[in-house]
Amino acid sequence: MFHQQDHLKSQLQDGPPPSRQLFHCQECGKQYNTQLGYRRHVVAAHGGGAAVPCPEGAPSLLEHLGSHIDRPPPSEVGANAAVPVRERKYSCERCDRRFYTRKDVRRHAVVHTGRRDFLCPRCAQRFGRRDHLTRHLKKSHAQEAGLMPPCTPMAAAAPAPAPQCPVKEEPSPVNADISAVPKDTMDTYSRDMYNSYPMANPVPGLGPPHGLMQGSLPPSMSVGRHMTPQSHHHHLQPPGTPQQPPRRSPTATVKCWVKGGGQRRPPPAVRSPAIASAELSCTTNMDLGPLLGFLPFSLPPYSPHMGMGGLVMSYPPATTSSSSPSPSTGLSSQPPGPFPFFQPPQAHVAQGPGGHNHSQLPQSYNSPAMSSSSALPHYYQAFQQ
DNA sequence: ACATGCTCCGATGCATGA
DNA sequence: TCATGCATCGGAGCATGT
Repeated sequence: MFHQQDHLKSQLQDGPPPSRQLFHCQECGKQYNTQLGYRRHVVAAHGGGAAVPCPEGAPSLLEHLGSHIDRPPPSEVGANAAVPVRERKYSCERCDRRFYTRKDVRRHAVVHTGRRDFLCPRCAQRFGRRDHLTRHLKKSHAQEAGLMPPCTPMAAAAPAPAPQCPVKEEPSPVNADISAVPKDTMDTYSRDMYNSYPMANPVPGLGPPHGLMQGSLPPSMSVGRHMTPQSHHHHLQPPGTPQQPPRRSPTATVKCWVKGGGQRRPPPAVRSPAIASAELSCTTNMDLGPLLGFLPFSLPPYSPHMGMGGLVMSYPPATTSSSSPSPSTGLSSQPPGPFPFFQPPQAHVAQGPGGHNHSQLPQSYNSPAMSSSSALPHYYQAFQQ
C-alpha cells in the first residue's frame, strides 16, 4: 500500500519514464521532470530571473509585472497606438471576473459549479476540464499507460462508443451525456495504452486491467475530489454560516487577482441563495444501476440513500462545512489498494448516525489501508478522519 | 464571419518529502 | 524551511460547425 501517489508512481517506474522529458540544469546538473521545476530551480538557484531583462526598464521583475496589469499586450499597442485597447467585455455572472471571450466565461463557470466531469481512468481523480485531465494523464500516468496491456476490454465489451469518462453534461447539467467520449483522452489511451504494449498484466498488485476502468465510469461512480473546498464551501455556504477558509492563503487571493497566475480567483463573492440552490441542483444525479453490473467487484447494494436513483455525484450539502465535516462527505476517494483507479462508491452516501456502514462495502474497503489517502490532498484527508 | 470546442502553454498555490 | 511535483486557472491559437 502506498500512502502517497508519487510513492506508487515511483514504485511503478524505474527511473524516469521514457515519455517524460528531462530538464537538465546545465549549471549544476540537476534533473527535473518538468519544465516548471527546472525553471523554478533556475530562478531560485541561479538567478534565472535576472537573465530576462525588462524591456521597459523596470527596476524589478515584480514591479514590471505589476506595470502590465490590465494593460493590453505590447503587441497590440506597441505597433499601432490606434488599435483599441482590448477589453474584457464578457463578465462572469457569479463573480466579478471578466474575460476576453465568452468561451472563457463558460470555461470559467466550472470554477463556480465545481463540476468535475472528467475522470481519470487511472486514479479516479476528477478534473473540471478536459485539458486538465489530458495533462494529468500525460504527466502522471504516462508510464502506466506505457505499461498498459493491449487488451481493450472496453472496446470488446462495447462495440458501439462506450460510455467513457469524462461524462460531459452540458448543456444540461442534470442529464449526463454518457455518449460523450473525450476524443483526446481516448485517443491517447487507445493509442498509448492499448495498441502498443504487449504485456498482459505488467503491474502486480494493480490487478488485472479492467475494461471498465478505461474511462468507462461516469462521474457519479467516482467519488473523487470533484469539488474543492474553496470552490464549494464558500460558495455554497448558506448566508450567515461561517465562511470556509479558503484553501489557498489569503495572500493568494490578493495576489492572484492581479493579472496572471493560476489562482486568479476573485475574492469570494456574496452568493445569492438562488445561485447556491441552482448549483446544488446542478449536481449530477444519475441512475447507475445499469452500470453496476459491469463493476469488477461487488458494490454496496443499491440504496435509496445513495441518491436519486443510485450513486450520486453530488457535492456535499451546503451544510457541509469545516465546522462539521461529515466523516464521509465524498472525500474518501482514495484509489483502493488493488484498484488504484477505482473508488468505492461510499462517498456522498447519506450517512446515518452510525456513519460509515462498512458492512455494505466489499471486504477490501474495510481494510485499514482503505482509510489511507495517498492521492488526496491534506485537506481532503482531514475529512476522512 | 462568427461561435464553439479542443488543446497547448504559462503562471501560481498547495502538498509533501528531504 | 526549501525544493519539487502537481492541480488549477486563464490566455490564446487552431479546427470545425453553423
